[in-house]
Amino acid sequence: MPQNELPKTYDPKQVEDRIYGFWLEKNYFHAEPNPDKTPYTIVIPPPNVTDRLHMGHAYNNTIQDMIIRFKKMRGFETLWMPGTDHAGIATQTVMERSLKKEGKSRYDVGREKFVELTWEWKEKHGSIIINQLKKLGCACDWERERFTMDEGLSKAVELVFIKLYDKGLIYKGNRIVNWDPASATALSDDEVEFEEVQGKLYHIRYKLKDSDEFITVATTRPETLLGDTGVAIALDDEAKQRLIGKTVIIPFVNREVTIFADEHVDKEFGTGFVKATPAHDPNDFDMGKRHGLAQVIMLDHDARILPVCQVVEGTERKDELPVPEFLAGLDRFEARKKIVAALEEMGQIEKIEEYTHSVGHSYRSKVPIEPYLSEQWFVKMKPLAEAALEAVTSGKIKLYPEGKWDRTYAHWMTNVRDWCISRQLWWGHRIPVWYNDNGDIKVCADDPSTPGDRYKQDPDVLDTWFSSQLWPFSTLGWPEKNADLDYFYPTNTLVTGPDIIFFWVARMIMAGLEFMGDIPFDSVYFNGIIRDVHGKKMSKTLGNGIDPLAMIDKYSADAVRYSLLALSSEGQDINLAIKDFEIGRNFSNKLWNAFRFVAMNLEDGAAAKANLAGIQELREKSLLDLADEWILSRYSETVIRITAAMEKFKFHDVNSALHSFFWGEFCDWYLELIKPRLFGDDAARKQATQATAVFALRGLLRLLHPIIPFITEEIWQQIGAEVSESIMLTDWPESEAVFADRDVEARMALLQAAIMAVRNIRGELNVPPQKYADVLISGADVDTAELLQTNMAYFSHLARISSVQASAHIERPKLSATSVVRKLEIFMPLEGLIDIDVERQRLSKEKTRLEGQVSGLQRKLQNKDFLAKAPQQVVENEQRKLNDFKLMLEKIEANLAQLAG
RNA sequence: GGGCGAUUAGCUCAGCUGGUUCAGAGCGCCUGCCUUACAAGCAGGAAGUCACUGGUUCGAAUCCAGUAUCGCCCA
Repeated sequence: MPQNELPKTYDPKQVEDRIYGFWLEKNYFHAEPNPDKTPYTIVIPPPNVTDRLHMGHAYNNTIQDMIIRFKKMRGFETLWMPGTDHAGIATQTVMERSLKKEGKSRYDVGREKFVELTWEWKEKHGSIIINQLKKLGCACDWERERFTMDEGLSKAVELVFIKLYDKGLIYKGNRIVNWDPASATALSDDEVEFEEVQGKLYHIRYKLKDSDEFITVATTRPETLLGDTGVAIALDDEAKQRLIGKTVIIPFVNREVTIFADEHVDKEFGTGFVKATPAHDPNDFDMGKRHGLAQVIMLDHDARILPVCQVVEGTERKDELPVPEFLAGLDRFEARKKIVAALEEMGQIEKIEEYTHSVGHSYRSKVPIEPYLSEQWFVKMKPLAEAALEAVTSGKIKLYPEGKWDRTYAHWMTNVRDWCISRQLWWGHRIPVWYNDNGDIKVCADDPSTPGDRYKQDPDVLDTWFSSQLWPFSTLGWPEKNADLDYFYPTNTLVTGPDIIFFWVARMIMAGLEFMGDIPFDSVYFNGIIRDVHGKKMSKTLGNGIDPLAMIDKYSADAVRYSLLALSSEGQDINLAIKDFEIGRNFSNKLWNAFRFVAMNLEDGAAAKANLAGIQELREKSLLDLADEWILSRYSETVIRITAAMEKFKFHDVNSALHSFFWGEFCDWYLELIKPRLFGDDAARKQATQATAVFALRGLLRLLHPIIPFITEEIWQQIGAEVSESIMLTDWPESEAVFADRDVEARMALLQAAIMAVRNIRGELNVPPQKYADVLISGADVDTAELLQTNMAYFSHLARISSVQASAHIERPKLSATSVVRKLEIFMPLEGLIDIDVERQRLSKEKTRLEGQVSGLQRKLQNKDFLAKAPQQVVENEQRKLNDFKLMLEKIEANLAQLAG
């Protein structure tokens, strides 16, 4: 190995694509049913085919990749199933936009051609996000990549529709739905986002028939008065009771409607009169049902005023109520202005108040939802929800972070409403329902027409989530029975954002239980949302997003992954700045340099001993130093800690354990402690140290691999190749965690404390680095004195000390700086270097600290209740602490006194 | 209106089952260092009434209740 040629700075650009190509070429990501192994499966939350990778994807997929790589190393047959969904609205919008550039609409090209063009578009651009996931390092089984509109998955959708229909769980109904006028389609309740909007409350006078009297209704949506079919008051509104049954004239359309009382009306709200528009408001729809009101539709599919309003009778719509010409064809908001202006002119506006209220918006197009009466397909949810709720409450499926989402999930499941699944789109799974001219309906996948009996298919397509809910099993080949499905289903973990808990997670659970008879996964980890520095959600419109690919380009994929992990805590949102990626870049560079150091000091033969048996042998031969034993102990504890944290999805713990072990212990202490030996001439000890360093480094690489796969593979191939050609094929180092040794750690901790005390003196007193001092340590028993003496070399290197003399009693030399470490007193004679004032300040500060500790503990130990009720062990511990602090305080005080004198 | 979460150092956040020399990390800041792995680094340092009020307890950043502010979800 020409290690001297290793660059000082790690260059990921030379590494990441090459390594990913290597993994692909070796086919390491591919999974097959293997009876010798336990399967471990994750299905990717399929990104939308039109999507580009954003930071949320990067974070979510990093977590999945970490889990998959970790589980693979732990010996599971791991499958990470990738793919995309067809995103009905989003994709259709993209296509319509591109047609528009050619001056065409989808109606110009026709349905068949439009769908054909969309497929072409998908083939061309649909894999962009997939390739971006590769940049991130994702170990997905790309051979199995699926798309929700693949043939097999489409068969699954048809079958599910038919089964639910046959069971009576799918029905067609004429109901108020959430209409997205921008996409001209119905949406489900979950696809509506409510936003506070600064609007107005209009007080409008309606004339009473055969009277000069007016009543005043209050509404936020005056334009809907064209569809009014009644006026309601509250049941308990005594002042208005006399008006019940009276007739009111609707302005412009001059329709006569009746005043009635209904439970829904709050007499305190507005004027106490509510206009009822059953075809354009969900509450009014319900009121209308209760009071037999007519349903008048006054908007078209694009939310423009109809020239002739339609009266709904059953499933029929009759054009019979013309509206004034000046309104016909206007957009709903334009119409609002015109209507208000006209009413004002007529003197029928009493007043207009500012009014803030919550308005539903389409989560896709962001335009305000129009409640709209129309005929749609629905799924009855109650019967499916019960089992799905039970799966979580019983613990069969665990939601992580623990306890955070269970109540939300339960609330939705118990209050679930029927799911509107039909969409007035062309791109998607077409509803497998067929109609003939006699009004007969057939529900089947293929055209049931016979020469004498022609059927036409329902024009609508299904909600994209209708196919996504089948993802955990449709991707494995269902409804075909096969070995993959048997082996990999149920899957194990789902990692997703909490924003789609209802859209997707809940529905997958329902579908899994209904069609597979088993849960789709046993754990769901909800990762937090990535926000900008100010805590705002990243969005295209705000322009506050950070492009993960730009960050990968600038800092490397490993750096992006590591940084996101470092910033994350259990399911908490992350506030992210570009600068944060330096965390990962710096970490990678540190790792690279630690490797470089180990490699540069590695001699032939040493690496061959860097395995469990080899290290144990060196240990038995007493060739290991305290530092070696210590790092092995720390390594063992780290392996155990990280393994446990990974299993519990405590990724913050994983990160902090790795960081403190690698940076704080391996680099800051171990690599420094071994330098004297590495540069020394005891060949056997030198080799033992080299072997230990390589052993610990190889372990570290494996612990780090799930997080930063590229650099760990790159280094592994240079320092671990004799073990395995790829780090991906190595075992998770559980079996190596056998070196924990409390005694070793205690001895090392004492050395560290002594070294830090000396460093503190040097730093505070500004002792120049060139100046090596002698150190005297008093208060050392025989063992301690030997420990300090034996490890003199550590002092000289880490604290710049030329000699250490330690024994039970050493007279304090004149003009020395002092420090108290537990029972030890450290003297550092620094004639001519000590500034008495600075030293006095140092000691005074320590004195104050100790006095605080002592008085606190004394108070505690004088408390009779504490002595009586606290566990004996705690009392003893506090007593010991008090004694220790008192002794330290005495020494500090003595030293201070001597300085004064 | 209901539910959930947050509030700890200048900033971003850890801190489990109440007691470990418990008040921590990273960034930023101050001082000194190009010490033969790394200046993307090393050593040292300053910095917090753990939002507020009460309660439980021998003991509370930690458990409970209430208040305030912020955020998210649902109606």
